[in-house]
Amino acid sequence: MTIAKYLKPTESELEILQILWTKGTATVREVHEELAATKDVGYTTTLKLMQIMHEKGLVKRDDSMRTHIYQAAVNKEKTQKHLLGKMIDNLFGGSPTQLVIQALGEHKASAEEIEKIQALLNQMKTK
Amino acid sequence: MTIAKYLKPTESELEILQILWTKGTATVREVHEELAATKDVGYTTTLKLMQIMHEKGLVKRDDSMRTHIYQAAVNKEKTQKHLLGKMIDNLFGGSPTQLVIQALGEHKASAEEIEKIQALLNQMKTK
DNA sequence: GCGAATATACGACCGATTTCGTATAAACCA
DNA sequence: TGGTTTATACGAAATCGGTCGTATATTCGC
Repeated sequence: MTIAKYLKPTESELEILQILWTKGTATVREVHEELAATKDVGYTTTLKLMQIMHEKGLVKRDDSMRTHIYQAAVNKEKTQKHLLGKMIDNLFGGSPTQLVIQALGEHKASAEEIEKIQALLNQMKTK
Repeated sequence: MTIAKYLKPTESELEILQILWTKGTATVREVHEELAATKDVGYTTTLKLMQIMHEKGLVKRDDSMRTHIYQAAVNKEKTQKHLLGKMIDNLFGGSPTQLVIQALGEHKASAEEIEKIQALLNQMKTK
């Protein structure tokens, strides 16, 4: 099993990872309740998903107590980067610039955020 | 079946859509040959995929001749925008800027492309 | 004309993902 | 203490994406 596999969670796994990234640690029930707030899903489904994620190495858990405590085992930024790379390949013909242009064009950014991006671009140009 | 469904093509479907977006129209064989240049895949696999895409409404076809002529039935920019929006929500906490920063930081862009993005940013600021 | 090449149609399979029912054990509490 | 609640484990079914084999029809070239 390759590293890339760990960085390619499924949609459902990604939902759970986001919760774990935000909360730090959480029980199955906590994760489930957050999921159940926006979608109709059974408790054992969430449990099974998290067990599979554990097998895959996507999450770590402390099972020294009856109620296991989970946390993400994959890095958020690395996962973002990986999925972003895939999207660039699959949807933007391999051009990150095209993606950036679409993202900026279609979704609002504040003046402050624009400044931040411009600073980054200037930094890139000087190298 | 909802519109949103049409805008969520699978990876393989996206590969085919990209070819169709570029070529405008194409036969199964043309699409297949472009795919086969980079991956090992059988002709009937490509055919089946395109037939399924036709059922789903992702592509249109002219089947008045023996060799059918295909073209994309979904808009490129709309599809990009839709999937990008989902990724921003799901993976970047709703911040397009975060996505842009990740994309720029992790994937190389040429000086020329950087200029293009900067021009776009300047344009956004003046509004 | 006839065999080879090329086209679509269609069904089946495989692996992965997702869903959930059920079994079982532990903890809680009236 | 005994019933209810809450936890994990596990297996099985349903679905989906991707792959290909095979059947069949059409067209091409000698």
